[in-house]
Amino acid sequence: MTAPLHEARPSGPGRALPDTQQGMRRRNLARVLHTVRAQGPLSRAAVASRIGLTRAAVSTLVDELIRSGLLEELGPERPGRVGRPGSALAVSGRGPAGIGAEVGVDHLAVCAVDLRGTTRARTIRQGANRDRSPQPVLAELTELIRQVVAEAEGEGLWPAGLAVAVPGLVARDARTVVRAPNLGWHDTDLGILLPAGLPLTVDNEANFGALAELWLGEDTPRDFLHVSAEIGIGAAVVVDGGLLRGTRGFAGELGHVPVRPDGPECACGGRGCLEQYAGEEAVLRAAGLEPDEDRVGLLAGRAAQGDENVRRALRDAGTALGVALTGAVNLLDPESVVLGGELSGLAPWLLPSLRDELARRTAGPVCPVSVSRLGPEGPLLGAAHSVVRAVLDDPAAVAGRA
Amino acid sequence: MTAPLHEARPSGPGRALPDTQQGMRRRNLARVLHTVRAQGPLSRAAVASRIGLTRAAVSTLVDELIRSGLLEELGPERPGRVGRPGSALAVSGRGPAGIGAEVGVDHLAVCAVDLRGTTRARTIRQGANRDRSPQPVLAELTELIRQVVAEAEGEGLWPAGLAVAVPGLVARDARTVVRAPNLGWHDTDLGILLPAGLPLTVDNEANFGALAELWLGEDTPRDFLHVSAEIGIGAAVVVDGGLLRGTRGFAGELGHVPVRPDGPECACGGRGCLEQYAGEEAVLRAAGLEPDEDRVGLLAGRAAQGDENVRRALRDAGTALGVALTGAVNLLDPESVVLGGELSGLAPWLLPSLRDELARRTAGPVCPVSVSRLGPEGPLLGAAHSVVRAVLDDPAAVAGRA
DNA sequence: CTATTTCGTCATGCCGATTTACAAATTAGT
DNA sequence: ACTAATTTGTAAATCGGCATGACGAAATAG
Repeated sequence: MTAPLHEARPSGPGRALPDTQQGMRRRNLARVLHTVRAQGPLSRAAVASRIGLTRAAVSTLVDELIRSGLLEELGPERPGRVGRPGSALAVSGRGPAGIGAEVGVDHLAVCAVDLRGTTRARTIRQGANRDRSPQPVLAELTELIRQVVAEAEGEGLWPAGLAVAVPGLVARDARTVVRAPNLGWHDTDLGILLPAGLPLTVDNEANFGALAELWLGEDTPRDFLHVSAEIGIGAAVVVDGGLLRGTRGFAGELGHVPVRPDGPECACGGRGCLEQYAGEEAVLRAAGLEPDEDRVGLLAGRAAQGDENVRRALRDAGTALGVALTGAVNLLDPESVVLGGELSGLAPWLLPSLRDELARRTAGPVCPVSVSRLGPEGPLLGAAHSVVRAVLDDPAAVAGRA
Repeated sequence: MTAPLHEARPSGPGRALPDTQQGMRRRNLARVLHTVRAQGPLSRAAVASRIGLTRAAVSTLVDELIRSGLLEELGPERPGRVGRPGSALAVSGRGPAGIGAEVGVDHLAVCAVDLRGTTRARTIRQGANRDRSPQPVLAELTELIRQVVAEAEGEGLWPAGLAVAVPGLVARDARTVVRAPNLGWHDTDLGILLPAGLPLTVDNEANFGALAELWLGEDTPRDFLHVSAEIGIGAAVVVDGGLLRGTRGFAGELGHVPVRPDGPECACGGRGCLEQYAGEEAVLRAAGLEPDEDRVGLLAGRAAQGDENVRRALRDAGTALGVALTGAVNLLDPESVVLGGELSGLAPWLLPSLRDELARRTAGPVCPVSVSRLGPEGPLLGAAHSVVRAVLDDPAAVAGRA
């Protein structure tokens, strides 16, 4: 006999769909598809018992999903128990594909992921994009996209959407790059420079990295903090399986959390921001190195060779990260903190001091800090999977488009 | 042609209800009730056009809500336009009531709020509860609750639930007080010490204060940060109209965000936590005052008299709050920050330095900081209204209990 | 006084899930 | 082997809930 808690609860699968009978049907289609995808091959009866509908209802839902090419019938299950064996269902490997693309500072990458989560096609092209204007870069990217789409179509897939990860701030319209300092882009509408005909989503690299961790990491909780560093230091806040974006879409600016209120001045106007201690430029300066092309690789290499200046610089950066994360953890009480993106390569030298600092400042159980297995692959995979998730969340929306 | 964003989106009205026809009905009952409550007296036709159902459907929903005693027919509207005038509907003033209770350090309070949001009964009893054991305090509270319930029943209301605000950490079961340092309570299950027969929710004072601000404040956004100070400094994070609670339910511990990493030691194990600069004890010490009973009143009084020591202490506290809030704002990008609870009395002396610090450290538009109109009333009202909200969110659940 | 507009309600139909029944395919038991 | 029991998938009937269309009621406009 307990009244409900009023709490932030993002709707996972099944977003805001109208509360009518059609909406109900669409949500139930999504529930069936999600269940089959997540829990391996299942019979109709197994799905029914899991989502709380009757076998008859699930039967019609499954029929519709099969007709749409989203589910496949694998044939009769090998009978182990009494009773008639069920007919195994699995998500189709020849249905819609999510196309993910990444515009990096010195590479372009595109991949195609099917409903099962398998990467079915991919291309990477190295080459510095810093300070190239958007048009030629996006023309090159468009060409790569065409290649990957063609390859995917050769395997019987059809593209359901395109998601592009960029290293910069993206407006809430999910098309316009407001500011990407590493590329020198600002206020660029990617919608008019990329192949039309595909639903387009553009988002920050760090956000897609966090989503990849959420969807593909093993044992990743539904509430965590994902930290990644490009030139700036970004944190994505994941609450109950969804990204917290903030009113202006600028949530997660960990780089400008004050670490030492009287520290050196920062471009943001503040003093002693985390970026002054753990940003790439600051770490390179502290280590006595020149910025060059592959900055992270350089640091990791020197640290591995035992360069004490570099190691000290990274230790100090870890400590500063620890201070900033103490604040974030106290505020958000996440289940864990994950270091992703380029940071994962530096983790061996950052983690000890970071964990020390966090533990010292925490009463009670310490929030665990781990390193993403995905590494620099995260954003690209997150982008492609975001398209796949959109299909899983509302199968009826794409059913007609095969 | 834009794919959906993956974002944290808590479900406001209409919690997780099964995706069946009954669930749909229950959500639509809630939508009708919410609409009538929020938009004043409305005809059936007006409700129908607002929520996108037909007049016929709304008619049956309204009938059910009237039979349950949640809506009332006020009679024909005064005709101003052409056409037959509608029959005005309003939420009932003789239906269910939310009972809110507050256990303060030196007072107990109980109130009853009806569906319209009007406070229909209230009692306050002064008296120090610090270091009294839970049993006698809760026995006293139970007596006050009986009084208020009796008074409410005299006005034709019936109690739909009880929500209790306590100054301390509450477990996620919403019954057990884990730790309330100001009261000296720990691991106390309020469920067995309060009147049975009423659905019970226990929560932190600061959380209820934030919900009150969300529901009762004028122009309060759906994404904001609510800061309140008792002995500790708590912040409630409101995301899209719901509380962010954290995995362990400990989110919002603003008091232990590091402000100066090398500052004085704190009980939490860290150094230079915000509490060391802006906590009540710290401010009293900095002002050269002795802790006594009405600590906030003392500070406010001295500051109003022009005591320069007190004013300086409060200015410095505001600056420290500004540093900590800069971090929080960078991380969460809220639409605004609201100072509530006891802090509102000290706002005149805290705000200038707080705003200065926040503005100095922010590039671009500064997050606005305001003061709650509700003041120390917030938690009690929030508690009572949380029960009312639960009824509005699922009228069918209480329909049978009249 | 009539035409028009809007409101509330009723009869009907459609859609979607449940209920009930049944054939099919397997295991368990004699 | 043969029967009983169990489980699966589907078809037919039923129920719950909203939409549609038509109607009387109550107001304004001319």
